[in-house]
Amino acid sequence: MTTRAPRRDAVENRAGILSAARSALANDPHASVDVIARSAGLSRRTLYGHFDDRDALIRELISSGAQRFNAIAESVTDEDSRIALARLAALLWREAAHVQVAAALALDEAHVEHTAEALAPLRRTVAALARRGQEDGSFRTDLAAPTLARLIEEMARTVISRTDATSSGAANLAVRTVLSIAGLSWREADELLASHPEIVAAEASE
Amino acid sequence: MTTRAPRRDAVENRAGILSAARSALANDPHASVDVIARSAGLSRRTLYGHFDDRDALIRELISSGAQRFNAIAESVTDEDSRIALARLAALLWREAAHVQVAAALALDEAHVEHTAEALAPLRRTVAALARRGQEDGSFRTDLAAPTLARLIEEMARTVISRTDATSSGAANLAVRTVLSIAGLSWREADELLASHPEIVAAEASE
DNA sequence: ACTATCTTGCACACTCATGTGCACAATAAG
DNA sequence: CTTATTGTGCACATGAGTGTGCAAGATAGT
Repeated sequence: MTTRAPRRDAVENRAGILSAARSALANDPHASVDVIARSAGLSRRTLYGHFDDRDALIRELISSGAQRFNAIAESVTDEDSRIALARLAALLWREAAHVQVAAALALDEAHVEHTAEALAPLRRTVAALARRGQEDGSFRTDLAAPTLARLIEEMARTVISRTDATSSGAANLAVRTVLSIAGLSWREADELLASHPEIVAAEASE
Repeated sequence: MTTRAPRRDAVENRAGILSAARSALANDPHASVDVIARSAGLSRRTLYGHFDDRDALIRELISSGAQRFNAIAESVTDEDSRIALARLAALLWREAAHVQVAAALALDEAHVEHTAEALAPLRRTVAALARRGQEDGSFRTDLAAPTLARLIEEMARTVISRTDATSSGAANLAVRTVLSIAGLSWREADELLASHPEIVAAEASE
């Protein structure tokens, strides 16, 4: 009856499955349970020992990812809404591995609901940011604030999921794209990033 | 041996299937043959009388769509590259029904190859336009021309496939988004469209 | 060493989708 | 009206994926 502590390799394997699922599902949201398990170096049967369901696995992936994003969203407190937007994009980019799954799964009809719910805080932040940016004259006002917020979300999702995350200028591309959508000209975005070099920190990796 | 002319209802049904497939696949690229056939008012078995394969159906959809897009691409001859880009986006938008399938299928691993091949002329046009726009100082130069071209493609695809095509301001949104990505500030885009009202012709429909 | 905890392979039942064969009913063209 | 053409329902084979039961083997913790 004295329940022994869970074995170490078990929790490692569980984490391995989540990691494998992350890569596999980012490429193909319909990746089979077998593919995921194999790419984690385990058998399909074992995966079912760790997760009740294919769905349970995916839900955990979404939830843990969303938690990170929402934390990031709260951490951005810049006065200047343009800076805030740029920083938000840059920070999210660093979580690329997690974001890519979320971005891919967000389109999957089966999980839109859960994803939307989990990402609600982040979405609220973006919406508030869009409104504030319009009020202080930083962002475009030819579109209604909710429309602009949604556009920013969609474009960010696209650039993140359709870009090779390992390429050097990728983070830069993401930030500049979002600023463009917000209404800035490319020169304005360029100046902004030049005067705040910490946002797109030079990443040593080639 | 005297082969009779094909019956009229047969060709109508064939067209009906293509049309139904267009709507169904735009929403869900994995829509089953049965769903497509039923939504065309026919039985699954009948569909297989018109198309050898699920693949054959999809390939025909892509090919016929691509033909339209490529024709549009050739029809845009404006001197001003900003105008050319805006007009291209607006014209493509009118083909929304066809574009949405292509946009959705373009992501499907099984058909990327064929889609890319079929849309090569359109892609060439965009690439040339990006280069020209950079040379005459209209478009951003903080990104390499091929990168910019790809970004324009991806963003156009996103805004097209993730927007309710029936909403009134949709075409406007598509055009403005593309111009923003090209590097224009929202005010520049606004002025540009104001001075060329024919591009986003007022669509009477509410 | 002992043992509870994992992992594995295999068989099985189930679902969903594809593609085909065939007989029969409907119908447009002549 | 006659008939070739087309549509339909059903059965069937196939394949891929999911989820479970079970017995046997491997292994980390104590």
